[in-house]
Amino acid sequence: MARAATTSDVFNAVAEPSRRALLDCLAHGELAVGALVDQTDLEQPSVSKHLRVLHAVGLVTSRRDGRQRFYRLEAQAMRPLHAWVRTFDRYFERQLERVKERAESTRREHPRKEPS
Amino acid sequence: MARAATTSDVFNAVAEPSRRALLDCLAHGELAVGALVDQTDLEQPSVSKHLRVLHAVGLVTSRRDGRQRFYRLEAQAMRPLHAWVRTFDRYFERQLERVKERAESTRREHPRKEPS
DNA sequence: TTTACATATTCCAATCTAGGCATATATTGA
DNA sequence: TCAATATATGCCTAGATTGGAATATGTAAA
Repeated sequence: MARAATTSDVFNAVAEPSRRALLDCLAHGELAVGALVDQTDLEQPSVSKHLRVLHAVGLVTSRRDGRQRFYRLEAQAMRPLHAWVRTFDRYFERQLERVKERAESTRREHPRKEPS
Repeated sequence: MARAATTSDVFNAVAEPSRRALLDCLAHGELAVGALVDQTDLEQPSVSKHLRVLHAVGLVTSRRDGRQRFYRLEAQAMRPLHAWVRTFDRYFERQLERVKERAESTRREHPRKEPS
C-alpha cells in the first residue's frame, strides 16, 4: 500500500510546507491566486494545485470576482488537527513542571508557583 | 519532485493515522513494542517501522529492558506543530464571534467592535 | 550451545506525490 | 471576433511511501 492521499484528511494536507505557507497567507484575509503567487516563491500552477488540495479537505473556499478567484481560509476544517494536538497539551505542562521541579530540587526542595 | 519524507518533520510524521494511534497509546505512558502491537491492529514489523519514523523526528525515545524495548512519548517534539496550529486559534474564536454576531444582527443592527 | 522470545530490517508491489512546462478554460475589453 | 489577463488542468519524471512476508539481530533461559 502507498501513502495516503494528501486530500484524504487535514493532517496530510498540511504536511506540505507550501500549503502551510498558503494558509498562513490566507490567515490575514481573503486573497486571489495572483496575490498568493506574489507572496510565496511558488509558480502559479503550483499554487492552483495546492489550493485544490486545500479545497478538497475543506481548508479553503473560493469565490470568483471577474477573472480573479479569491480564496478564503476555513479554519473550522482544522478542528480535527487542533483537537488532536490539544490532546497532548497536558504533556507539555507536565514536562514544564518536570523541568521546573528539577531546577528547584537542585537549589532546594520546595515547589514554586511563578514560571520564569 | 516527490513528496517530502515522513522523517522530514513532525508534520509529515503525524500525517499517518497509524503513527498517531501509536502516539495516542504512548500518551498513557511508556510501552514496549509488543504492547503497542496488542493495542493496535498493526503487525509487529509495521509498528517497528512506524516507531522508527517517530524516533527520527524526535517524537519518541526508547530504552531497552532485557529483550524488550520500551518507547516513550517526547511531547516537546510536537512543539512546531503545536505552535502552528495555535496560530489559528484566533480564527476559531473569530468564527464563533461571527456566528454570534450574525445571530445578533438578525434581531437588530449593532455596530461591531474591531477584529482582533 | 541451543532454543525461544522480542524487535528490527530487507525486499517487494502498488500508489501517490510535487514541480516544471505546456496548454486549456474563463472572463474582460477593444 | 480577437487579444489579454487570470486561473486551472494535463502530462511527465523521480522519489517516497505503506503493508506484507521473510529474515536478521539481539537477549535470555535451558
